[in-house]
Amino acid sequence: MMVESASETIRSAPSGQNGVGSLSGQGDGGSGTGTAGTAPASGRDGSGRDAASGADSNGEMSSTELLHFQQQQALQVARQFLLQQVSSLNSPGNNDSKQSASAVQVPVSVAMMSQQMLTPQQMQQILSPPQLQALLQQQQALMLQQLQEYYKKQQEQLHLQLLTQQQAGKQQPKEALGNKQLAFQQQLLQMQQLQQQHLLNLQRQGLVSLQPSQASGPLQALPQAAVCPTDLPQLWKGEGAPGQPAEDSVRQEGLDLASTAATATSFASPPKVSPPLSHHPLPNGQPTVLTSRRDSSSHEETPSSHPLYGHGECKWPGCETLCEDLGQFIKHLNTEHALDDRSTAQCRVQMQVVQQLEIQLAKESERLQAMMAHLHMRPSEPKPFSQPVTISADSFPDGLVHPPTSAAAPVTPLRPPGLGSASLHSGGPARRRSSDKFCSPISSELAQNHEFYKNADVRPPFTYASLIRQAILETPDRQLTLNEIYNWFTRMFAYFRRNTATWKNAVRHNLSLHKCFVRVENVKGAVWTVDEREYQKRRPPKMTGSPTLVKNMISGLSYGALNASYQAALAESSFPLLSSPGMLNPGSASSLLPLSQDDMGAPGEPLPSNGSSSPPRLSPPQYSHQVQVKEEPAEAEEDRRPGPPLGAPNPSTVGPPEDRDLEEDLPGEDMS
DNA sequence: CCCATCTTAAACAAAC
DNA sequence: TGTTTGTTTAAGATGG
Repeated sequence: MMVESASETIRSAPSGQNGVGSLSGQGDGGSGTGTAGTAPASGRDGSGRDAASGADSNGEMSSTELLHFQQQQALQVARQFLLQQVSSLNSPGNNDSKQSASAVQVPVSVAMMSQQMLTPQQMQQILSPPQLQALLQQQQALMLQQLQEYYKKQQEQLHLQLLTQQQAGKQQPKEALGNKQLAFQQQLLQMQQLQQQHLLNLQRQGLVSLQPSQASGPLQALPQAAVCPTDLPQLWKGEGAPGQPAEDSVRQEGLDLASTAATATSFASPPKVSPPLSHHPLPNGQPTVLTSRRDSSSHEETPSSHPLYGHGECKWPGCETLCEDLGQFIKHLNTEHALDDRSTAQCRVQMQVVQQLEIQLAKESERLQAMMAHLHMRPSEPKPFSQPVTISADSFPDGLVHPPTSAAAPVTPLRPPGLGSASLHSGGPARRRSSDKFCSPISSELAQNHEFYKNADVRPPFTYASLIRQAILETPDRQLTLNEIYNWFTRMFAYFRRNTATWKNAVRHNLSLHKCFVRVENVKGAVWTVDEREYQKRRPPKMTGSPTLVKNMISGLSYGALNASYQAALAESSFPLLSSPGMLNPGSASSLLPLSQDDMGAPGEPLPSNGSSSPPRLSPPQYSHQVQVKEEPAEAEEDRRPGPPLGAPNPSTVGPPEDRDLEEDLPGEDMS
């Protein structure tokens, strides 16, 4: 089936780390780097190298440059336009522009975020929040570096162009020249400004230790452009091109989500930014990406072409004039886009676009930082809950994550190109009961990340059984009809908004299969309840070792892959994600998820009473009921339905009442 | 290698 | 009749 390549992705997940494996099982993700995959152990390194080598087709790629790829994607488009414009202004054939272009492989940022090689789900499942966090951090650092370089290059480029321009200017009307120069200078300034800004932001967050070497520039204040992110699309207008709907849509989804989080909306706008990337799994993980980009990119590789010419048409913003060949195009360029007010104005607009993108990049970076800082908790955050989650969760963060982080960091830069959006859906089966077993209490996990799961098309790391149970326990009555369960799934997890037939079947299957789910005839029909005792019964077997598991995973996976996947995940959801087990976010959904006990029962926890056998569950009063239930199998629970305790369970989660809520009315009914 | 757990698929039957 | 709800069986993946 689809698997093949997908499975490879995970490939690296060699033996042990299979937790991840689940992913592979599914076949989804494979980022495809088949080759890389092959290399087991240090897969990453290999891939990293490969990437590098691959990249260098253009020239030598240093690790930093690789990083560029990731990061710069976001800016890539904008930059490209700028370059193109500049070059076009100078003269179509201008080599400088080309050179620079090739030299600076395109970067990205937005894309990076949106892009994914590994399925987010995989990522998520594979990595524990802390791990992800670590990766993120690492990524961030890399990004910074890249950014710096990028800016630098950008500046150089501009200078160069300026010079060229001056020379050329002799032949042109002074005014025009003036405009151009002005524009360039302006651009330059903006660049610097942005750079500075960006660095400051990052530094401010403490994640980065870079020194704003060049940033020191004078400019600082400049108020930013007035262009509203949302305007971008218009500015680009035709530019956006007929892009691929599919991808876009996908991406958009993620973006939208992001927007909810905060700023992000703007992201969605730039039409082509991300789409182009990836999709081409390169064998070595090498960034074909760059090249793959559709039109615009073309020029990079083919010197013969013109940056503003692609796919037989003029790429000048807003112009889609068809040109048979380069010659015709050049003619067109010289006539239609000569140095005049209009062109200059368009150039300015383009600059603004770039600026906006950069701003956006900065914002996103900042957000990322904040997220990382938040998740990392190590710095400041006192973890609220420390104990509960403890063991398993906490343990990894430091131990596991870090190590890899540093080491891997450099190498990984690239993400396996391939998956891009596709990955999202694949979602496969990453079942990974791990979490289940992992001990992380589903409830707390959920509580912490419910927002994430709600919006990100990421498969939750819980088994169907635990999810069903969670759904049921969240209701005051502790009972739900099948349909309500379905609704809960779709409401709580974006992932379950797809492939309904599949997971619904699984839900039904689980309900029937597990003794812990008891069907109770109700007036209105039948409802499902949970027999805690039964449920707990089966938990014991779980495992233990999260730490090891994780460790394996990490070692097994190539960092690059991780990174990529992580990013992917991030991108996709572009918002808050993963939580670190260690900390519970008080605010978050805690209220929603009433129970956690069971989870707590998980292995490690040193809860008061209990051992694994007798689930430790709740210590807190609140739960008492449920837990106690054990006395009587199924029905017991029902009795207790203390209605109020958890009170409004769902509400919080979902603002909108949604269909399913109807059931609230469910009368108590009785069961047994 | 064996066993247990999970996930998917799918066939069926009964109820709506 | 078509859909939903439940049950079962089977197979494959994972992991201990």
